Amino acid sequence: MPEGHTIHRLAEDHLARFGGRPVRVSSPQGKFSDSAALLDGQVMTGVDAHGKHLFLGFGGADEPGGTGEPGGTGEPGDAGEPEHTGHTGAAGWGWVHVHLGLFGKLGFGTDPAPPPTDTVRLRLAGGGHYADLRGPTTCALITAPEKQAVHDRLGPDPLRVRDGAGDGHGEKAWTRISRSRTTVAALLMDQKVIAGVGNVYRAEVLFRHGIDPYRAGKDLTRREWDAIWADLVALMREGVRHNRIDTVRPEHTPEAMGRPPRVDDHGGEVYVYRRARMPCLLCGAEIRTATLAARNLFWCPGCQRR
DNA sequence: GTAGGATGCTAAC
DNA sequence: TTAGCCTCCTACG
Repeated sequence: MPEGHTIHRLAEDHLARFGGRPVRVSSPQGKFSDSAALLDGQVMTGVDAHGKHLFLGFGGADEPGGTGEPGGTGEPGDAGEPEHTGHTGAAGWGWVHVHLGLFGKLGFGTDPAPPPTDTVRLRLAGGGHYADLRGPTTCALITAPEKQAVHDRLGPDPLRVRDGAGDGHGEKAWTRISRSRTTVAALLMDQKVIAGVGNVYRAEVLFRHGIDPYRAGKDLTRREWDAIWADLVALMREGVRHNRIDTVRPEHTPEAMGRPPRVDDHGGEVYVYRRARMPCLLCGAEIRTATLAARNLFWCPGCQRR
């Protein structure tokens, strides 16, 4: 689940449910209890997402002493970082920083909320809705400067681009990629290079552009990179909209090809991800898999060129 | 019932 | 490069 599109969608969903209203905050599991007590009853004043990091901003006029900076200085002044639509307003005194990691999940529901199980790290409730966070890598109350530090160590996020792909926000990523001897597969997963791409988008975008995952970054052409970046912007936006990853072009959908839909999991339609040893939808070659930096890589040896 | 894997990342060696 | 974190789900007996 959790690639960048999931996180941006969660930011929107939190804003829609809890934005601008006081929220009941608790940590049934206990690991976030102290912070939850500080936050309980505070107004959710804004949300933000960068790559796979989710930020929920709390606090308004009355600012408890000690905890936070006089927040709200606002935008990452980070060079080349676009303005973004998700960040609404400044948190008066704190942000809840959430990273789902590999297993984390955030689930929404409506009242009456069931009794939380003992794995619920964070429960938000208000306005007839609740949200339960389980298994995150990170769930911490941070200040505005601490939030900024997170932005500073992340590369450009295709989902923070305001209007399409032609505005050059992939430039910063290109600068690093075009000078690197590291494989494109590794670079795409490096959040310092580009933020929000995970294992599925990596495999799929490389397939869609016919690029072998082991090609060195410096051997990518400018034209290829521009196309990849534009594609990620479009694909990930669709991912946010539908809350799942679909990467097959219209002419390759199950309906268009008269083939059975993907059944192996809850995901959308893809070309190569988790299709090892199955025939490529386009050329029929066996999809290959390998381990790279402890993650599973998938590609088509027929369609993707070194 | 149990093992193992998963769309992630970090710290330590 | 590896172990470790944290939870849920599937496959296999």
